[in-house]
Amino acid sequence: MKHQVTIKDIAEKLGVSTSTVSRSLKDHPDISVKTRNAVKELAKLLGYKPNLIALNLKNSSTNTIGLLVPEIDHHFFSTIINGIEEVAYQNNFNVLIVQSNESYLREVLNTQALLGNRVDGMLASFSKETKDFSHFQQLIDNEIPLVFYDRAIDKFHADIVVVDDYSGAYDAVNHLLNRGCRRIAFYSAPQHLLLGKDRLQGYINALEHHNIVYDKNLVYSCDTFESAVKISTSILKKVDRPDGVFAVNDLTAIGVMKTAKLLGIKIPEELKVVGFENSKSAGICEPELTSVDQFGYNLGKKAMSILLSRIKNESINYVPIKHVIKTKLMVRASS
Amino acid sequence: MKHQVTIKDIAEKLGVSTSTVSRSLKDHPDISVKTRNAVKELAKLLGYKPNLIALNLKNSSTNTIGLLVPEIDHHFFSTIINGIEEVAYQNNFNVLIVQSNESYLREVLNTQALLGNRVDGMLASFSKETKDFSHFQQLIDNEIPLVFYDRAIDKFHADIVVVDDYSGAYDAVNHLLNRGCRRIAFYSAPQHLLLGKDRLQGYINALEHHNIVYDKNLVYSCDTFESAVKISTSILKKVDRPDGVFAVNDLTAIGVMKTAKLLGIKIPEELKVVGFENSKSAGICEPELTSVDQFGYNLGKKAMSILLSRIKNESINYVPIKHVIKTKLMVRASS
DNA sequence: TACTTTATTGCAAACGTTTGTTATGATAAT
DNA sequence: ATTATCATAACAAACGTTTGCAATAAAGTA
Repeated sequence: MKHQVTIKDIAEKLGVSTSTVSRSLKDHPDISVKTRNAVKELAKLLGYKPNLIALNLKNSSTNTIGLLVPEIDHHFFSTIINGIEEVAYQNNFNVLIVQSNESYLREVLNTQALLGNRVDGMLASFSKETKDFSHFQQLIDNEIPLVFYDRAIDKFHADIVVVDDYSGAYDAVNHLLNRGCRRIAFYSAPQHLLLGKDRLQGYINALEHHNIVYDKNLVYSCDTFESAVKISTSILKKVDRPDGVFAVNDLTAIGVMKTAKLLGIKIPEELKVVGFENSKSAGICEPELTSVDQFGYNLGKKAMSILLSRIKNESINYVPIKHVIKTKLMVRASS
Repeated sequence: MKHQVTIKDIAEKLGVSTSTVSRSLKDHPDISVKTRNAVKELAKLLGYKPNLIALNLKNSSTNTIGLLVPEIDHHFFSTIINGIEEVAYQNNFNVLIVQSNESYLREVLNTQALLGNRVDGMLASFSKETKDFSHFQQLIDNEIPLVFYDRAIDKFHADIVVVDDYSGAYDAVNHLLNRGCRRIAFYSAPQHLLLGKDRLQGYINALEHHNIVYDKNLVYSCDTFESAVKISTSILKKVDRPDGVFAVNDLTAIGVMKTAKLLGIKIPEELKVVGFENSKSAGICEPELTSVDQFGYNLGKKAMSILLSRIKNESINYVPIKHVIKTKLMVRASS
């Protein structure tokens, strides 16, 4: 890499001091118009670009936020990222994206890296593996604003933006019940996530509301396409097989449908299926999948807005807020 | 944000100089074991984290590469990102991801931002809108290594890593011809991309190889699900409708299939369809879609490896290389 | 003429590190 | 006793900026 043009280079070439150059570039009135123009002209000619690293160091603020995402290659998260970037972009903030790839170790390392890079704030959604959260405590200790999105725990002094998992699940199950289902299986996420608990509660409450006893044998821990395909064959072969499935995400739901079709089970006549995410796949699979839209883009925007306000306000002792993004059930052919 | 612990803080508390602290932390033998231990202990206690910003400034190297991606929310690109991050991670490099969202303006702005952040190198895939490439010239001028991936032009002193679009297209069309198709429509990408030209050429050559005259009325400029749905109805209603479709990406192919099914056209009996990408959707749609796998993960890894070698070698006058990633046709039910 | 303003610019410190050079004692060698 | 050697640690400059303050010279005022 070549030496990049600096203020000093310009100063030397023009026989003035660096301060004069700096002020000229910002049109400071103390500097004569003649000098100002000369400086600006040469700067342009040489292709001068201010060194943001130096600026960051000086200002001890980087205008950068760190974004921890479990998996970028996941439609829900990438729409969230888009929402985040939209707001960041409008406010001249950079976004440093790091991935955990659902690995705890990688998450910790990446969080350290963000700390080292002195991000002004952080948006985080932790990995499925994460049980220990002390790497986030370091941010809190340094009073670096932290907002958890989607996957959250509430024992931190941090804001939270989550999908309304409870209502989303309730609506989905309620819908299945209204369509006549009586034995609804729930393919669920790990229970240590707030998300997992809330959706289960929505599932249970919807059942209760229809006077159906909750049968925990109908709840499976299964949240990927592959595992859904794997476990569904035996589930769907039972005599008392479910007549409805509510899955924690679309791909899982599609895995169920795939297996059902292989077994000759008609959807939606004999089995109704609802997913969660309203991904592109929901509109592509056959039959098209009824799914809960999580509005990831809005979630991202909201999370970034909250983070920004925290960064700007600097009010140390704020009380953390929890913002819930409303969901919407998109009914399609699968139910 | 609170003041972060610095070397100076440690130095003052211990009544030593900053250089002593710095050396202690790196176990420099010039410093007595006693002092070293005292420093390391206090550093740990206070939660000292080296300020990478300051380090970057000092070293005028950031161990960060800039990654320009058209749309993160696109399976192909996110697998590429994963490949890139894998290699970056192994080499202790940070990745600063920016999106153009297919907007030229945003691309330029984001490239400037990367320059300002003094990335050590850049991986770029430009937007569909981009016709003018002078923002990349700035990198070249500063001798900052640049590697184009997937979308590329060759008029720059930059390495290129692309999918073997020609062979991919050739294989796909050849496959359709072998299955008996005689009128194959090509739903194609904009022609100013290398990718667009190469795939068209593959299409043409495969036809020639089977002694079928190239009919340019069978080539449509169409590369999204929505537009595919829109234009396909009229295309498929023609008397001399195509008996095969080769689409530039999976979603477009799926749009065609959707329309065909609505019109009661049987796939693959009456219409065979092949996509390009081998995305998740290809395995989800019905019938499952035959598609060209682009091995995005490998592409990302390769691109990052090349970039790294450029960054490390510092050989200014290298001759740019073009690396082509082999594709593979994944045959499924749609053909 | 002598003093005050005003316009213009330079100086130096600071942000947090690293690192070559120098300084301070103490110990060892002559 | 004098000098050389060594271990230890401090000093200072550098990376590229910004900015309060000081300096200079020209112009205005009494």
